[in-house]
Amino acid sequence: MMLKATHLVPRSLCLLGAFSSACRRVKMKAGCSIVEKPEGGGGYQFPDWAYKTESSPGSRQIQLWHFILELLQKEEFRHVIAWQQGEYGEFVIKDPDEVARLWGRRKCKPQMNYDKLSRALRYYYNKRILHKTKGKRFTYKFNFNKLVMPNYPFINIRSSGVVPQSAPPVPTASSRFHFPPLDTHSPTGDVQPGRFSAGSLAASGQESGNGAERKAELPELDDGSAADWRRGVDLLSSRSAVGAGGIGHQKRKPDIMLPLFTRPGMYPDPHSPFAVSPLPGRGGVLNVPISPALSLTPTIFSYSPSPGLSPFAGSGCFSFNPEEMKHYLHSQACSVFNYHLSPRTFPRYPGLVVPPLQCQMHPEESAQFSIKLQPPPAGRKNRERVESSEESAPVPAPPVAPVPPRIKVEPASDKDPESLGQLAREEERSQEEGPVPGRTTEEEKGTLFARPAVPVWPSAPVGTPSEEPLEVAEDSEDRPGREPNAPEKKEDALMPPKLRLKRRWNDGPGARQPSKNGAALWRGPGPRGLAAAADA
DNA sequence: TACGGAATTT
DNA sequence: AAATTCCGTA
Repeated sequence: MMLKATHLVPRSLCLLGAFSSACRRVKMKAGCSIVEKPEGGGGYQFPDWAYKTESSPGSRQIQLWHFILELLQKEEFRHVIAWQQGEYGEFVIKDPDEVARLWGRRKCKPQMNYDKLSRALRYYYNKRILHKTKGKRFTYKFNFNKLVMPNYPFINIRSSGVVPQSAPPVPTASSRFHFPPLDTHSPTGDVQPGRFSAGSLAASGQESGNGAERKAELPELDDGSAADWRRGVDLLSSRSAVGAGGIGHQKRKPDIMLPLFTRPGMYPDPHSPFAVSPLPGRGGVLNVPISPALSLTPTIFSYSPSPGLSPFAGSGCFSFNPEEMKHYLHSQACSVFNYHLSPRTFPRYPGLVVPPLQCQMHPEESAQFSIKLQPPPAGRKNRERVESSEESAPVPAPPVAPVPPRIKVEPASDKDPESLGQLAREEERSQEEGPVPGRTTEEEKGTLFARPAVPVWPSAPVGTPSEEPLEVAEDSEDRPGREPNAPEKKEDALMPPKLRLKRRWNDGPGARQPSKNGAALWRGPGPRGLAAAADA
């Protein structure tokens, strides 16, 4: 039917009746979902999961990234926040105060401001949901590229939009991921092997089968991001109801396939992560299931926290043929570098070695990118210091935290005063986007976050002749990858350092205190809390 | 402008 | 868990 509602707001939002006034633009739908209709032809739609706010395990309310996506999808907020042209998944907050205001309204936090909102966004860095585009004010980027690219190699994103290339009906292995619902809880550990059910794979048909070899490499996803993903998937499924199981419980919904976004009116913006297939009928091919949150890269092949579960344990469930795996890993590697992810994200695959394929990123390139490892406990202090030399600190891992070498790359140039000034000139009611025509940028950008290099899949089935992955720059060539120093010794880190640390600290209540870094020491515990309390 | 620690709140 | 609130530092 139609949905008239233009904005949907999660009902949760306005649940608080008292605040409802504050939350005005709400309209609710029964279920809560939202969807906006294309207004004026200009509306964009996102997959339902993007709107689903409720049911987030950890937080019952809408999450900021959901909200951001929501705004991004509405043309009426184009002057406030919009997809950055030229960069897939990148968006610019044109009016920080306004965005903050909107967010505050949504959360019924009148005191919200950009400073706070941005803090929340920064928390997403570690979750790999977002990263900051350096050098560009108020510009952030969702990480779905990782997801999309590596997982959907056959998809090419061209300036004109995402085009399902040859859209093989059965995508490659990557597309076979199903993100089974991990249990919502189990913060750590536990990954069920069943995650990638064979059944689903079957759906993909094709080669899945056989493989004697399939090493199921499924790493465990235990990362926070995984959770996000999972959540997204769950949401989707629940919404679509198709799902097999009941809605209520996603617990066992093994078969969630990647969602196909075939809804009409998908976001036309090429830069939108939700680009859709132009082809109505087969739109499904492209579906990038993205949960922006997804840090899939890391997630998929992430460390395995649960010792007990070997990545390969579930061989039965997930099938990858070695080659695919190889490619996959490789692309993961690319993503890691491109996104400054820690190599930790690579699982150790006993038999698998990630060959230095022709990934664009070559050593030199790698040098260029900063591998962002979690900073040592000392916190910011340390971080600065390292930069002097990019060095990869060969620091032997200390017992606790492997002190990963942190390579810092300076933003080559920043540019971009940005369009702030222009924001007003928006225009566009023309829906399809297009405002800001030429923001170019791309190439030049320092590339700190260069476009994600698209992993090269040598044998990629897809034919994609035409395109070039946007990202790839080719680069030079070659120095065989020598990963400088880091083979991986510290790969052992089972979890991101930061998280690890966090845990440690959190472990003991008392622990968190001082000790960590000097700065922290000074901070008295008291005042602030009291104040806050009082305030509240 | 950004980052991120710490304490609190939801 | 996911913010929110403060705030020092860069």
